[in-house]
Amino acid sequence: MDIYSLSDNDIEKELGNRIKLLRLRKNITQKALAEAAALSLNVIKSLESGRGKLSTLIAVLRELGALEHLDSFIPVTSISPIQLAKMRGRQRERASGQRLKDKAKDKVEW
Amino acid sequence: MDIYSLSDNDIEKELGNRIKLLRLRKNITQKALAEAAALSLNVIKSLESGRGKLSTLIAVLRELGALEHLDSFIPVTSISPIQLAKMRGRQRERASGQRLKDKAKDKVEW
DNA sequence: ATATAATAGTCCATAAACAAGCCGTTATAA
DNA sequence: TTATAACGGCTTGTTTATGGACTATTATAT
Repeated sequence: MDIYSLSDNDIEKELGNRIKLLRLRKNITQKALAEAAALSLNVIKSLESGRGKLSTLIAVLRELGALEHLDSFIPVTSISPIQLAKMRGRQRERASGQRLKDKAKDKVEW
Repeated sequence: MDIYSLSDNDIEKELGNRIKLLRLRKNITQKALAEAAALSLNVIKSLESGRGKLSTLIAVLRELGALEHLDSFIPVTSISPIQLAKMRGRQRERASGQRLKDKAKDKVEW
């Protein structure tokens, strides 16, 4: 199963389902979870159906004791040797665009 | 480093930073990423500063080719034997609360 | 060194998430 | 089997994210 074959919507739903499973595994009610995370019951319902803010997800994962999963979520990947060569050793702070300066000027002048 | 020692806010910022690093590693501009993900430039800026919706995160990760990490996120772990014993073999659909029925009635009657 | 594109920061209007509450259904403890 | 608490779905008003635009700063290609 390739995750890229799923729609954004399907991924959101699956995410919500897994959070719900996590909660049920701990036998915690939505109401109790909401209170523990200082959120409304509505937000818990929404999150388990796949909608919500990042801050909500984090607060809920903390209460469910599942924050460690966030680490594998967006890992700090190492830089490939090829990339290292392209950048002259230092970390890039901006992406490089294309310089049209002279090309554009030439076009205009002609 | 324990992730639980970080505040929700710090975690959001770290998440945004990692997304930015992911983008720069691919040498993609915020503008190009926004267009590819069918989002506004504003949203990319916000996401990289740690704010935003879940749907935004998913759309961006897709464009950055980082969706696979979601698979390891909140894995569907197997149920522990203890839990299996508590629930009589089947998957719990609701968390169990406390039944106050008779207790409460007694209290009222006295 | 210089020009310019990438980015952070701000604004405004609109859309969506949020908080609080209510109702109908149903899993489940008794 | 039955009573009840958990839950999904809805409504209303508030808060926050989003889209689009503009400005100032600065990394970086030339």
